[in-house]
Amino acid sequence: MNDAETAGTARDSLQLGRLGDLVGFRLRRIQTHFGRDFGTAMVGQGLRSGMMSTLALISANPGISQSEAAKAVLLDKSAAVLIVNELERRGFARRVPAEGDRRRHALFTTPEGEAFLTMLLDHLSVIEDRVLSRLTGEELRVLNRLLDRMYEICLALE
Amino acid sequence: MNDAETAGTARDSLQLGRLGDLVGFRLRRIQTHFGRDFGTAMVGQGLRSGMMSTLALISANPGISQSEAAKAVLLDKSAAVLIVNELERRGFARRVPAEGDRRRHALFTTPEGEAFLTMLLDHLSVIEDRVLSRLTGEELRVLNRLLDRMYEICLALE
DNA sequence: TATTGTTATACTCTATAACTATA
DNA sequence: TATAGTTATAGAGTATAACAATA
Repeated sequence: MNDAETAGTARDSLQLGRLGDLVGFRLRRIQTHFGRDFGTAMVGQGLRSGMMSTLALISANPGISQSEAAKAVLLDKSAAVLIVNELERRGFARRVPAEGDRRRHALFTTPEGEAFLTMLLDHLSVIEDRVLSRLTGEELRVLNRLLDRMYEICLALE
Repeated sequence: MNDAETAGTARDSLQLGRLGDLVGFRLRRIQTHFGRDFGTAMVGQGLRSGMMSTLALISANPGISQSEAAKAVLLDKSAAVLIVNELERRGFARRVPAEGDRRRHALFTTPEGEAFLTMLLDHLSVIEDRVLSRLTGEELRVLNRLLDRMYEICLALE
């Protein structure tokens, strides 16, 4: 039990209050945990945030432009420049002049990039599975379906 | 249909590839949408990120210490100092010397803080409801239950 | 006129380290 | 020795604005 009258006394349990009504808060605190685990796991890999998702997006959509990639990972196009610079510098992706539109760069992964991406995704899967393996397969399907629905609704509202 | 052979051509739909297997990615993109909506809605309110959750936590746990609050909202104690400074400067919260431990500050909201918090939470609810109202009540309950389970598992793994 | 990519830049968020006063 | 709070600071992440080349 917690005695709110005793100012500053250490308490055994915290109340979330109205914060607990917000789905956004629930999303954020889980994601913070995932992100920290990933960050500490990737120390020394020189990994920029957004680099992995951009690389994965290029891998799944060969020839995609920077602007398209930026939009898909919810970044500004100027941020995408820095990320693609880094991907190119490390030999994980290439910029190729786009056919038919000389403003565009078509983006492609390299074999090294694919190998790096596989390593990253495997690492992330292990981290996520520490949590997700405690859910049943059916719970996981329901969760993913609900999250996808929510994202589609977000897009439709724009 | 998308023709991956035509480098740099605008495409009608994007593939997520292996990125779509990650729950963390799904969480992040929804949360980014929620966060942006909130950010644009709060322009001019001078709202720091973390300020609302800290204020809500103080409201729900009167007399909580800074370190406890920081831990609950997943921030470093040094970050909490800045947030509480701002809350105090704007008259939304007070630091009170804790009874029995002169190192601690017990934190309390002011009536102005409560009013501000109510306004913020109402605003956030409206934003979330634009998305969540498309889910059934049962779906929403399932979602919240799964997210809570996941967070508890995260905590248990630490 | 609008768009792609780029640069420069500034701001926010967060963590680390060192310090103080207390315990 | 350890903890609560503080300060200073540095890094990462992101957005904005202005620009060149092209559409």
